[in-house]
Amino acid sequence: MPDTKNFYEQVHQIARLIPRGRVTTYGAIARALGAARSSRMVGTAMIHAHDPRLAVPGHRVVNSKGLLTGKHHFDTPTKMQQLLEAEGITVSDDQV
DNA sequence: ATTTTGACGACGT
DNA sequence: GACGTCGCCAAAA
Repeated sequence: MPDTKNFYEQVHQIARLIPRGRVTTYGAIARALGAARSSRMVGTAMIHAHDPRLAVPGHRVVNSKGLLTGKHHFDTPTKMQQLLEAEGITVSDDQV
């Protein structure tokens, strides 16, 4: 029986599997968990991703439009874009 | 325990 | 394609 706590672990797990130089969407992760209707929860769970043990590359996770919606949750709003560009991802106007 | 909010997505207009 | 609205479910207040 999947506890709500497991939900984070699942989200963090999937997010961690994102290969370098590639970005994914919240909806994609939500579907991978079988919770296609809780796309928002994926993002909310990412806020919990601050845990260094999880080492979740949240900067590789964007919304369906490819917009860096969660950049404000980072240490600095520009950190996310910088990290993405550092991986070879071209970001313009907060869009990949 | 209840209400509000929110790293979103899908649909309608 | 831009804009508005609803739904979904968990976390924070």
